[in-house]
Order: sequence, then C-alpha cells, then structure tokens
Amino acid sequence: MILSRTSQYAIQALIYVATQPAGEPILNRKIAEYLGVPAAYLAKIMQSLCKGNLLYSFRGRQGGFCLREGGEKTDLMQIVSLIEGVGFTEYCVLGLKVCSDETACPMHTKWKPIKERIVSLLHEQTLDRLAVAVKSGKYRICDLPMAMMGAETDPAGV
Amino acid sequence: MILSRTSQYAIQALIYVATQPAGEPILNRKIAEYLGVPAAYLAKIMQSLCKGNLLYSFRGRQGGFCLREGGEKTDLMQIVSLIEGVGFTEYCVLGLKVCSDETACPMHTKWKPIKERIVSLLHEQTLDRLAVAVKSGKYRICDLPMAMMGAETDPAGV
DNA sequence: GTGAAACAAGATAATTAGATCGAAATATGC
DNA sequence: GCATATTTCGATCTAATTATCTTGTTTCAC
Repeated sequence: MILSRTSQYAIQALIYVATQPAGEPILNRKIAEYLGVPAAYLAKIMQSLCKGNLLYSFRGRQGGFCLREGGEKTDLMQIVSLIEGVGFTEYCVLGLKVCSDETACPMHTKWKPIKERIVSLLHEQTLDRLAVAVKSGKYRICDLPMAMMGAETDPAGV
Repeated sequence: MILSRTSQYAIQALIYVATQPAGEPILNRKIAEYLGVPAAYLAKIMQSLCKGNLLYSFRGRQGGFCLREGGEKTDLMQIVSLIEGVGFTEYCVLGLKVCSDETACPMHTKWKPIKERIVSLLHEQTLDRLAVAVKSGKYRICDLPMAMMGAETDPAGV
C-alpha cells in the first residue's frame, strides 16, 4: 500500500540483523530463510544497503553482513529513501507532476498533514527500537507458519 | 506512493465528470484530452467504473459517460476499493500476510491510527466537494501546461 | 589450494500500464 | 426504414516496470 516489496524486505532484513549479536556477520541465506523471502533477491537488496552505507559486508568464509557502527540508530526513512529514492514522500496523491502549496490538487491540503505524520513516524522508528520490540516476542517481522494461520478460529486447537 | 496510477486516473476522471453539467454524456476522448492521460487506457478504466455502478455509459452518437444519479456523493474510498480491491487498507506496512491487533509487525500499533486517518479522509472526500474545489479554480486535477512549469522562477516572465 | 561466502550483471517471470482493433449500439440524415 | 458516422464494449496484444532467478567472478579463512 505504501512501500514497495523491496523496501519491505530491506526493513525486515535490517531489523533482523539488528536483533542479532553485533559484530558477528550474518549470512544472507540465514536472513532469507528466517524471513521467508527469496534469497537471491534479498542478496541484491543487501548490496544496495551496503552501498548506501547501512551495512558492512564480509566476503569469503566467516563472511556475512553486519550493521555499520551506529547503524542501530538508522531510521526507516533513511532505508526507504535509499530504496525508493529521496522525495518519495513528495508524490501527489492524485499523481500530478506539480502539486505544492502554491498550486495543488484538491486533496493536497488534507493530505499534507497525513503525509507529515507518515514521514515523522518513519523518522522516529529506528532499528534498535524495532529490534527490541521483536526480541520481546510481542511482534514479528516474518510470517506465521502456515499451520498457525487461523488457529484462533479453530475451536479444537488441532 | 499510495494509489496505483489506475486509481489516480479513475479519481481524476470522475472529478472531471462531476464538474461538467449533469445529464450531458461526456466523451472518453474529451476527458482523456483534458486530463492528459492515454485515452485507450482511460476507456478501460471507465468501463470498470461503469461495471462498479459509478457511471452510466451511452453508446453511439451523443454517447459518452455520465455520473449515476446520486453519484456526486461517491467518495474516494468507494472508487479506490473498486479499483484496488476492498481491503487494500488492510495491508501490513512491512508486507506481513497476517498483521492484526492480536499478532502484528512492530509498526502495527503506530501505523494503525495513520491508516485510519487515511481511510476517513478517503471517505469524507466526495466527488461533489472535489468538483466544487476544482471549479473554484483553486485546485487542479490535471498537470500544468509545460510552459508554466517553473514560471515563478523566471524573472523576465517570458 | 579449497570451499564458503559476497559481488556483479544479466536473464526470466509477474505484474501493471498502455495500445489496438473488431465488433455492437444508437442518433441522425436521407 | 436504412445507411452512416460516432461512440462505447470487449477482448487481446504490446510495453514498461518490478520482482525473482541464474551464472560466473572475486574475496577470504582455513
């Protein structure tokens, strides 16, 4: 609805890395397996994240990916603008090329505050905060195992 | 960022129809020309809008498209759910298949209120209100002519 | 050296956007 | 009434974008 699948995978992967002990390189394969996303595609995304200076990569044996120092403070806005391009928040809801305070689409004034809330939410969510939430066990960054889906609606509990 | 191009075109076209005198069928060609969008593609979208009971269509000479009676009260949510499918607002920001109050991604609680604001904005914006805004001349549903782009930065005024 | 891993670039698949074309319908002129 | 121009309808086809896979190379620990 808002983010491309690429951005979603990038965020999930970075959160996962942030939940792991710092300093130990993590395999792309492991991340992909955990998240249940295609490893080859994820590898490409991880490369972008390296080029964008969010990750370190180590080749060869004992290789893998690590957060850069201070990387726990990376916020979602940084990740998203890296993937979708800066200014992805500037797009007009109705798709107009030019839609600013001066000359706008009829949704502009109402949409602007919502957009601002989205931006500040993306800014305030940092990898460390998200990692804590995941480590607490209250939240997930990967899908439920199929078996569990709809488990609540199953009175027998299987 | 939020809506597919198809939804954007659908909304633009419906607003345009709503600005025109009711009862007079409007040509797809005219709408496409005004909005500056591909006519063939728009025609397809118009068909969906007819099937979704938002528009009437008339074939042959003097044909064209009209809002259905009461159509001025159509809100953007109706249009969008027709095009993108109902439940497009239910998607998880991080792309999880299941993300509800019971079991969620770490963004869920913060994202939910924003999502609700988006939904209510889409609900409160009806075609007649948007049409009024456009007819007032304060807002646009089509792009500026190329010549005007950046006109403000041109001291000579060309 | 050898094997495990990231790296790079391209090929393929899926989805979305847009174009084409032959109908079917209908107001209008004759 | 009948031909005709005008328009939507419907189905299919192409192009562009996005997501995914493949293959080979480089790097590094052992």
